[in-house]
Formats: sequence, C-alpha cells, structure tokens
Amino acid sequence: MLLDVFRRLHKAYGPQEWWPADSPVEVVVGAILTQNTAWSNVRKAIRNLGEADCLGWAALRDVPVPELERLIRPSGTFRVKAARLKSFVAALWHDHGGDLGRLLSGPVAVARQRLLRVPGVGPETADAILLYAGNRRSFVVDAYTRRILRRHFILSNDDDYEATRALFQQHLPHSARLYNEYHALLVAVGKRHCRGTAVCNGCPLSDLAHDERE
DNA sequence: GCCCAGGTGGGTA
DNA sequence: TACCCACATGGG
Repeated sequence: MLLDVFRRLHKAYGPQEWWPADSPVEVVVGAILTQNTAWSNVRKAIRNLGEADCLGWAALRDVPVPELERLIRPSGTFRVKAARLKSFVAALWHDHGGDLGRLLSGPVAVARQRLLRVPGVGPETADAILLYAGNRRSFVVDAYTRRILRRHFILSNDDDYEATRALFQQHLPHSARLYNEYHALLVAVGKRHCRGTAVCNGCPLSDLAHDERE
C-alpha cells in the first residue's frame, strides 16, 4: 500500500529534488524555521540570512541574537526560532567542533538521539536534518503525511509520530533516496490537495478509499 | 477579520 | 499519559 501510494505520487509529480536548499547549513536553518510555518515565509527569512552573509556555521554562531531575530522575523515565532538556531549552533560547536558531518555520523539512531537532545529540535526537525542534510536513512513524518494517510485510512488517529515513522521504515525498502523522494512527494500532494479545507479533486490518490469528512 | 502553516516545549491534572 | 497553550509572521 505505501509503495503503491509512492508510485502514484511519483508518476503524477516526478522527482522533487529535495530539500529546497543550496547547502547543509541551509537545510538545518530551513528545518528549524519551517516549524509550524508556511515555506513562503521561511524563504524570506533565508533570503535575509543569505544577504547578511549568515548562512554559515561560524556566522550563525557569531551573529548577535537581536540581529538574528531581525533577519528571521518573516518566518514567525522569531524569538523562539532565533534561540533554537543558537542552541543548535552551540551544540554543534561545543560537541562536534562545528562539523555537521560528525554530528550526523555513526548509527542513525545514535545521531538522531544527539539531535533530539538539542533544545528546539523535535522528531520531525531531527529526521529532516538527518535525511536532507546528512543523507541518512530516517523517514520524515510531517503534518501532510498524517493528514493524507489518515484521509485514506492508512493511518489511524492514534498513530503518533514514532509509530508513523516506524510504519514507513518497516514497509519500505531501506533507502535514503526513497525516503527523500517520498516525503517530498507527500508535501507536493499535500500543498495541492490536502491543505486546510482543500478537497481531493484531481488528487492522484483520489480513487483510493477516502474519508470525505473534515 | 479569520484561519492556517513542512513543530516544539512547558505547564497542568 | 493526555490535553492545553504560547510562540508570531504573512498569504488566502
């Protein structure tokens, strides 16, 4: 079933070439800034950071918090997110010498625990960093994933984050490439057909069993 | 003007 | 464990 969903989405939308970022730093920054936030707002904040030459680990470490807050303001909850960026950078420099590759190295489960210890990095942010900044095999579950799969009865309401992630990892070939593409495709279909009160018309999954109620 | 967005952490019972 | 709530901007 999960592979069937993937094939439908891939056929409909093709390769997504994710994450939308030019560097691992930008992936991490984007993963934190997009927490409960529309990507269109994150893009503005990242553009500000780029123009201020703040898309490097040393620059993020050295930029004063008020300045960082000003730059990322368009992404919302900017005080919270400035603190989270700072806590990530502090952990990276304190524990791994500013080397993201080291932070993300070793068994995936170990690297994941390292990330989850950073204040402001929860399971989704950790998995997005592992998969898209580190090319590590960790499936990313987001709001779209849950909304779409619940609508088609593939998930139940009481499947939490870890249960959902485990479901994907147990039923799919163990491939970072596949995890990458699959999550990106779920976001693609979610933005088009499973957002707020949006209906399923034209959705590549619309002929699967689905729940009309919202 | 209202609702929502590619979450997380802290507080309360 | 299971809910609430704050965080905050910008687009539809």
